[in-house]
Amino acid sequence: MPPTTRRIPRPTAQRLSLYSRELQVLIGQGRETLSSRELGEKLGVSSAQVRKDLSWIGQSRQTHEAGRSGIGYDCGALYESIRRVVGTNRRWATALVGVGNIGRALLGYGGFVDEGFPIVAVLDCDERLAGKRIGGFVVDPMSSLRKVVQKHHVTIGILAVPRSSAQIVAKQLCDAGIQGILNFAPMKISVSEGVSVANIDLSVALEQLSLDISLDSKRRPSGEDKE
Amino acid sequence: MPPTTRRIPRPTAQRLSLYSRELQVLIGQGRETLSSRELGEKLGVSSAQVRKDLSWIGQSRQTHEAGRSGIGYDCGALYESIRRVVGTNRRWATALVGVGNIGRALLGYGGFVDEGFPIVAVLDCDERLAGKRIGGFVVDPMSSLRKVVQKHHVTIGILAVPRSSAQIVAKQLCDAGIQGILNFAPMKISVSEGVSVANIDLSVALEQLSLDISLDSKRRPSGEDKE
DNA sequence: GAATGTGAAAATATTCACAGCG
DNA sequence: CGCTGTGAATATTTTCACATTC
Repeated sequence: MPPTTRRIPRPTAQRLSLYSRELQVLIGQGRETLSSRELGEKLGVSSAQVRKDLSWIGQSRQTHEAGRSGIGYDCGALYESIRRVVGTNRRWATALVGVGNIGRALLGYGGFVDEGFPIVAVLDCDERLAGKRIGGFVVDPMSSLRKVVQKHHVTIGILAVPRSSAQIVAKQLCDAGIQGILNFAPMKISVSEGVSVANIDLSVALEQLSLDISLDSKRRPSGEDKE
Repeated sequence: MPPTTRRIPRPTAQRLSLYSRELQVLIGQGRETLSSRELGEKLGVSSAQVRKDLSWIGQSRQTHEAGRSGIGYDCGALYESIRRVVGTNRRWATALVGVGNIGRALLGYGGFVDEGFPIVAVLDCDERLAGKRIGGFVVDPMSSLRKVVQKHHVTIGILAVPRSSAQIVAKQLCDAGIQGILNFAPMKISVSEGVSVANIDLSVALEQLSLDISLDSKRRPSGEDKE
């Protein structure tokens, strides 16, 4: 492996999030140490995969504070190491755009705050909603986006608008200086250089199920198969 | 390539969903044919990737009904071919479990029906909600799950309950004979053999952004880089 | 003995590049 | 020509297996 180069692979990054969440739960239960085997079992990942993934954070691990042969990982130290790498040790202010069904659900959800991604402002394209109170927030008009982003140091925009306005709003978010977009609209959005996008795509997920089920039933007209 | 063997790769399957959605839009606009290059551009995928992906549905393509050299693909024929493979040419009845914030948003969303995944029943673990009317549905108690699944031929369960009850409900869904679960709970759920799971995981998506942004800013203390 | 960390091997996925069709 | 379909070449990701540490 090149000494310090290469970026963390996408699949690894996703699993790091899962590890971090699992560790949070275990730490809450008072757990002190944990082996790669056990962590992997809880998440359906091989122990080798867990260790390989964790080797990516090794660079930033000061010394051997986390993994110890024969014992496993120190939950607290590992948790902190992962958070430092993933960036969840700091706070990411988010702005929600769109107070339709999804938007409102996200406002009620609350999990965002706990995870370090507090929603600090809510906006909507419909000017008539401006000033209205929804889920504890006063809705701002899109015209004040730039101001809001600067004032609250918003780094992430949550795009919860219909497909028809998604690309326009995405552009506005980029222009306002946002650095990442969580996109709930069922389409690919184009963004400025340097802006990251993560998609939450219900139909892709549902169709994944559709395909898996179709293949499964095709593969087993009656009994079971595989190991 | 082995004549007819091997399963459709996960990444390919996901992209097939995207292609299918894009085609639906284009067909709605009256578009007749489409090249792999153009389809790819719209989705941020290389043309070679598109063609390779489509080669997976070739097996089930009767003749050369879709792609034609020099012309491109016939939108309608390709759309239908993909749907046949992904399984979206048939209807998948779903049952929603959990009428909290997410559950309610999904009920209001409506997109499910259009996509061929109608919600036909709504349940909740809280017995006090049974009989209540929410979003046009009368909430059923979990005790009637099996009956509901059989009566409406439900194949997919939508798991929109808190982490604390997710695994229990997942088991109940499996026992009731469901074939797939769309899991919104922030954890891995274990299911019976033959049951498929697709996860919608907000915190993984957010943390992806967190990591991408961290790396981006680390990589460019000021100016821009890359092509 | 139990577990990590990691090169080397295997499996998967993407890109290249070109023959061949319309 | 423009564009598909696809083997061959690359690149990426996962798994193996084992030396090493506690």
